[in-house]
Amino acid sequence: MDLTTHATGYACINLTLQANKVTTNRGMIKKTFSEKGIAYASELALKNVQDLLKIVDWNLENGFGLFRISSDIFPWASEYRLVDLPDFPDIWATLKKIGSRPIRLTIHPGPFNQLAGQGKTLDNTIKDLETHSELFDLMGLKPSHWNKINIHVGGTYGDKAATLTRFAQNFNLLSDNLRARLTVENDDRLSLYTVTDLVSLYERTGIPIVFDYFHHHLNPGYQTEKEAFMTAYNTWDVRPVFHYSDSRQLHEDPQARREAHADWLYSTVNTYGKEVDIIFECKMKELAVQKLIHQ
DNA sequence: TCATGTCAAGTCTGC
DNA sequence: GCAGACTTGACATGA
Repeated sequence: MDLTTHATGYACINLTLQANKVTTNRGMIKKTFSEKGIAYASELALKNVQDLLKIVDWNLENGFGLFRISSDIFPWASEYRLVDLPDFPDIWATLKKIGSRPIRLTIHPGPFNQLAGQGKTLDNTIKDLETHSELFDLMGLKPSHWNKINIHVGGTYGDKAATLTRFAQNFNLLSDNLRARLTVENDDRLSLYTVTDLVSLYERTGIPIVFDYFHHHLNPGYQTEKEAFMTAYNTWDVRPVFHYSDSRQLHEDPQARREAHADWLYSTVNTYGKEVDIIFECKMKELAVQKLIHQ
């Protein structure tokens, strides 16, 4: 490992603890939510949050200074306010404990968020993103890119430039705390957004760019890895969080889609002499990171 | 307990 | 035209 990389982390699931039923992904299908409602959502959310505390503490005991929280902690969060959950006092108390731990927490809302969207799509996006920001508020986390809420720009609607302009306009509809936390990530598909594409958004909004190494290799635009890394690095006002994964097609299964992540990690990460925190995205989660570091 | 079919949201890709 | 994928499989049902 490049020792200038400051903290390492992984996304959403801890396989070691999951084997003991410790998970933050309890949820339910629509039918169950319509039958059992917010009371059951609250029950699951409390369990999810309590297990998040266990995962965070496991991370600290095992040298992980960074962790991506799952977006599935609050089932059907679009349908209620967090403060209305019957177990809210217990949930909040647990969240405050989590927020007080010396670990860098981030989150990555799903692909349904289309900040450049319109109408109901945009309304739903704002609600979802604000709920993520509220989660960090409840943890007592100061609004900044240190605890990033990272999304992709989303679709292009057939016109990247016009879509980025709309994204920048809609960014102004968000709360101060959310705007202080939001970051954007480069995409893996050729039709979507490269680091260079995102620079124009940064120049208009100040939104930092999360550099995803693997996505860059699949969709480099005209920049080398080092150029794209530095371009993204220079958009940050705190130590950046970048994403790393290896190719499944290259390392594990020639038949795999080119965008598929490998289960494990195979390469060291070049951080070009800069201090960067890395989230490793791989199916084998913390086990893959431990294996990489100890090899 | 276990196998299996099913599952909110938006957009794009590949079959 | 539709399933699959996306940062992460988990839930519900019936045997």
